[in-house]
Amino acid sequence: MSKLTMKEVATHAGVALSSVSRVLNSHDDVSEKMRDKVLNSCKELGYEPNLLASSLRSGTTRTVGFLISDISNPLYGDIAWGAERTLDLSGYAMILANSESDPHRDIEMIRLLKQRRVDGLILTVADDQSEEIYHELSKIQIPIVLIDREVSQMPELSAILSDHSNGMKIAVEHLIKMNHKKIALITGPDSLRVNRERSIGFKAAFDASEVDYDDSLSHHVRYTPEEGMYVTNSLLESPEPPSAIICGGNLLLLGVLRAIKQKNLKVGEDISIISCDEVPLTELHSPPISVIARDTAKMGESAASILVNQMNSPNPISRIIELPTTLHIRNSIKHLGK
Amino acid sequence: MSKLTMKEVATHAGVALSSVSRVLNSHDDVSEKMRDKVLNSCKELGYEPNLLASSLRSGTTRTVGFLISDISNPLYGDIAWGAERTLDLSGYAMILANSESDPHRDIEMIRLLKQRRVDGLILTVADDQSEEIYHELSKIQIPIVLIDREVSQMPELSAILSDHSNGMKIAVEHLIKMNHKKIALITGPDSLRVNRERSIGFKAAFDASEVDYDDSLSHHVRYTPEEGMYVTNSLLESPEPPSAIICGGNLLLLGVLRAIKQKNLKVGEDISIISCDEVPLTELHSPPISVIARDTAKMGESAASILVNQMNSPNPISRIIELPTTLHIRNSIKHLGK
DNA sequence: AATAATTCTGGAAATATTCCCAGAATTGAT
DNA sequence: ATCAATTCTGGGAATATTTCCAGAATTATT
Repeated sequence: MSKLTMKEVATHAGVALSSVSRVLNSHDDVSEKMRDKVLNSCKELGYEPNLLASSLRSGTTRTVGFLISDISNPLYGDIAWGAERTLDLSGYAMILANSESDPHRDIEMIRLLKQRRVDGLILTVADDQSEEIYHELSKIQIPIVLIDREVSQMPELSAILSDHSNGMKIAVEHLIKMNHKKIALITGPDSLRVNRERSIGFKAAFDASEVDYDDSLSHHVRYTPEEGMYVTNSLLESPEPPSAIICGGNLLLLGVLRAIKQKNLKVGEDISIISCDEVPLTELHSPPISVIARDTAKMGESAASILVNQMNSPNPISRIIELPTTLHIRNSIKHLGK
Repeated sequence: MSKLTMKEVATHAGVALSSVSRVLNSHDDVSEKMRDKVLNSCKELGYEPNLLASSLRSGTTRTVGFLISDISNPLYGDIAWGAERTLDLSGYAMILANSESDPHRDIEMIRLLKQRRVDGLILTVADDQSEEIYHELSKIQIPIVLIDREVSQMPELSAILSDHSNGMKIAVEHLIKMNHKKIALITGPDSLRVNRERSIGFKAAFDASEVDYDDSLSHHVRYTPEEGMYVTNSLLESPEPPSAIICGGNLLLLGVLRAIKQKNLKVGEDISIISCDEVPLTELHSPPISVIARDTAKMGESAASILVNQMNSPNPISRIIELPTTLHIRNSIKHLGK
C-alpha cells in the first residue's frame, strides 16, 4: 500500500509541503538547494504523485475521452492507435468509450466522460444529425474534436474529415471510363456525414458524364455484413443487374463478397467492385479489391493534436481539417467492351 | 461551467451536504421524504457528481487500465470490445494504454496507470518472461488479470488463456492425416506464452505420429508481415520446401500470403495453409483459409468479469481460465496422394 | 551598516466528495 | 404521557494536492 504522500516527502526533506509541490510542478521560484533536497527525498522514498488529488485541485485531469461506435472495426482501431500515440506524447491518457453504434449510448457515454472530468473529447458519434446529440454537445464546456462527423447546427466544432465526396466521384468516373453504365452504391446510413458525402460524390460523377444517374442504385443501409449481403443479392437478382458495385465500409464489404461468392460469380469478371478503406482483405483478396483509401492513423493523430492544442490554449480556435482520399485501382475492375 | 456541487444541491433542498451524499450513494438509512427532496433538487438543478472528488475520498476510481501491445490489430480490438462492454455494465471505465510491442513501454504504461489510481489492470504485455515485468508486477497492490500471458515467477496471477497447444496439435494431426510430412510453423517470439504453447503442441503432434519431428521447421519471428514474408520465401526456396505452413498470427499471415502470391503459387494446391485466429481475410480468401480459432470477444469479457469480481471482493481469489480453440477446416488444405 | 529590492519558503485555504459520530426526531411500549 | 429504542440528520474531519499570500531570507544599493 503506497500511502506515501507529499507530506511524508516534505517531512523527510525537512521542508514545507508546498515547497515539494513547487519542485514537482517545476515552478521557477525554487532554489537549487531546495530542488535537490526534495528530488532526493522523492527518489529515496519512491514517491509517486496522486493524480487524483492533483486533478481535483487543479481542475484538469490530463485525460481525454475517446468515443467510437465500434472498436472491433479495424478502421477505428487504427484511428484509436494514432490518437493514443499522440495523446501519450503530450502526457494525456485516453478513456475509451464505445457506443456500439447506438445514438442513445452516445449520449450516455458522453455524460459518463463528463462526470470523469475529462479535459477534452474526441468523438465519432453514431448519428451526427440527431437533435439529442446537438443538445448534449451544445452544453459541453471542454474542447471537442469530431472524427469524420459533422453536426450541422454546430459548424464551428473542430473536426477531422475525409474528402469522401471527391474520392467517390473519382471512383465512379473511373468505372464510367471502363464503360460501366449501371453502377450501384451500397453504403451506411445517411445519418452520418461520410455517407451523405459519398452519395453526393456518387451523383456528381454521373452528372458530369453522359451516363444517366439512377437514384434507385444508391443504397443506404446499416453497417452490417448481413445488410451488405441482402442488398447485393437483390441487386444481382434484379432483371438488369449492375456491372459494378461500390461498397462503403468494410463490414458491408464482407456481405457483398459473401453474396457474390454464394452466387458463384467472379469479382473482376462477372462483377466489378470498389470498396472504401484499406483493410488486409482488400489487398489479399483474389483478385485484389480496388479501394478508395485514406490515412486512418493520421486521422487519429490529427484529431489528437488539434485537441491538445485547444486544451492548452486559453481561447482555442476551432479547426476543420479535410484529409484527402485516393483511389487504388486493382484487378477487381473489369474493362467492359463497347 | 458546471460549478454545481453537492453544496448547492443541499442548499436548494434545504438539507445537509452529507444527506445529499447519502441519497446519491443509496445508503439505506435515508427516509423517503429526504430521498425525494434530494433527487428532485438534483434533477431540477441538473447536478452531475464529480467522480474525481469521490475517488479521492473513497479511494476507488471505478476505472481499470487496459494495456495491449497493438490496438490496430483486429484481434485486440475484439478483446478490447468484450472487455469494455462488461466493464461498462459494472460501472467501470477503461483507460486504454498501448505498449506498441515494446517491453519498456509496458513498464512505463503500467506506472502511468498506477499513478492514475486505477482499481485494476488487464494486461497483454509484450514480453511475459522479462525480469523487469516480474519486478514491476510484484509491487502492484491491485487485482491484475493477464490475457494470453503467463509470468512464470507469478503462477498465482489471474489469467485468461487459450488452449493453443491443443489447437496446434489437432491442426498438425489433421495435416498428417492428409499425408503431409514436411510441415512448417511460423509463429511469434517465444517470449510470449502463446508461441511457447504452439511450439509444444506442434512437436507433440509429430511425437504422437510416425512422422519425424524436424525442429528446423519451427520458426519464431517478430509479429510483422515482413518477417512472415521473409521466412516463407526462404522456406519455399529451400531444396525440399514444406507442403504445408501453419502461421501463428494475422500479421504474419499477411506476409505469408504475399510471399506465396509473389511466387505465383496457389494456396490449397501448391502449398497448404493453416492460420491462427479468425479474421475477415481468412474466410473470404480464395480459397478460404483454415484456422485455429478462438472466441476473442469472450476472452475480453472473461478477463473483465474476473477482474470486477476481484476488485469487489475483500480477499479475492485468483483464477486461471483456459478457453478452447477449435480447428476450422477449409479449402486451403490439400489432400496429398501417397 | 542600514535600507530597499528581490528571491524563496511556510502556512493555510481551497478543491468536491465520503463517512464517522453525536445528537435530533420519530416510533413503540408501558 | 413518559421513557426507551430506533431511525435519521447535520456537522465536521479527512482525502492529497495546488496556489495564494505574507513574511523570512538573501542580495543589491546607497
